[in-house]
Amino acid sequence: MMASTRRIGSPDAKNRTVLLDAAEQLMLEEGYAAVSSRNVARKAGLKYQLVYYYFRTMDDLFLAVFQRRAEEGLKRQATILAAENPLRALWAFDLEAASSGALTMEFVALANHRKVIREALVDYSRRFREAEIDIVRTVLRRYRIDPEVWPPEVVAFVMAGVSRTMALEGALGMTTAHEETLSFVREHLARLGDPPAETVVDE
Amino acid sequence: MMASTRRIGSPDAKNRTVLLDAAEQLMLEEGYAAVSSRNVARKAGLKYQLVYYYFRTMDDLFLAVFQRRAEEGLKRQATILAAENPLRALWAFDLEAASSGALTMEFVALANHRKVIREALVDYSRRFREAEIDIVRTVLRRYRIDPEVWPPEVVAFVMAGVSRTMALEGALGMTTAHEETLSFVREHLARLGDPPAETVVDE
DNA sequence: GTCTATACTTCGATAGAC
DNA sequence: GTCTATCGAAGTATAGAC
Repeated sequence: MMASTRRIGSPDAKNRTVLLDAAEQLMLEEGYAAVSSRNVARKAGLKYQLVYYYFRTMDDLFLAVFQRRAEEGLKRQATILAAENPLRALWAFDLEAASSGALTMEFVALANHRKVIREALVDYSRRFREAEIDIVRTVLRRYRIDPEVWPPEVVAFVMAGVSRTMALEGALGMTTAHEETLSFVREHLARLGDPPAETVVDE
Repeated sequence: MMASTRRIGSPDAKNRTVLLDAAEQLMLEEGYAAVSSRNVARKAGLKYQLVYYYFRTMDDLFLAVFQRRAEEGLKRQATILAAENPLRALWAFDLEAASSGALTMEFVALANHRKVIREALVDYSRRFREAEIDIVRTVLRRYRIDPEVWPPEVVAFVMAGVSRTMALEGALGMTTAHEETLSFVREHLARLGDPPAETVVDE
């Protein structure tokens, strides 16, 4: 497949960002199916042909929206270990990240039938999960918790699953058992308290 | 808004079921956006106008697909308490139900911008969760586990969140930390063993 | 970088004959 | 219950002038 010879707009152009913002907002408000070149452009106050000028195809537009968010997420995740109470920070981050995950859900649905999106999503999810496991591993070590009893992979997975499900349901207005689960986590995090003064810095 | 006077096909008609099946399969394979009257009919080997004859609108078609699955799910869920080891049965059921949850994800995405779908989804989710909590409550009682320590709401929510997330990710080909989490659950369920002979039948 | 013009496809929905 | 015929709206994408 030969690369198209069509012209393409600069990645730094202001209107490119305006289109990205419009696409993301539209996706959040009305779902991915509403993200057409015409709708995006209307929301951005631009002509719809500009979408093709800056992104060439709709797939590329979706991909660009995704990548922007993904990069930001990984970057923020990387700062967590520096927090005073990293376990609580991680939980808070998961909850928050998951709720911008109404957007993630749209990408999941998109991924079901757009190959390029699926690949990007899986790649990102893997990296995100791996990093999360590393964080949990480090934190559990600080708390002197036996990793044989509480494998970091399991803890990280459960945290991700619980927070994501909560955000997903919450966005729809379904909150049964949410309050109880939130209290439970809050209470148990409190019981753990702050980690004992840094004892393991061997890496 | 006056009800349309258009004719509508019988709920028992064979072709109605054929269309429902086609719609469901299409949704699973290519996402909800691929579910157009023309695509559905093509898959069913029928003319696309029949979709409108049997369902009047695409919303009604989506709703019918959803309701059919929902009813079946609730019915199967209701049989769980009768299992030999209900906790394990519940976990197995959750895992399995969640993996037809690639479909659920499509409905979630749909729900984002179709009001009638959202209402149906939320209603169903609530009933499903309530029933699941009841099951967990009964089972924990049999195991003589203190509900103050392990609130049934929390246990039910975490089970749902973990199983659903696993199915969702698995469907996309993302499996990081899945094996570890599955073993963990399996092992801990085994450690609990079979519930002590029925001691609480007071309801 | 933005515009007009254009080509082609697919969509949801309806009317009315058979 | 199924068909043909038809509507208008909206979609992706491209070519080429300004």
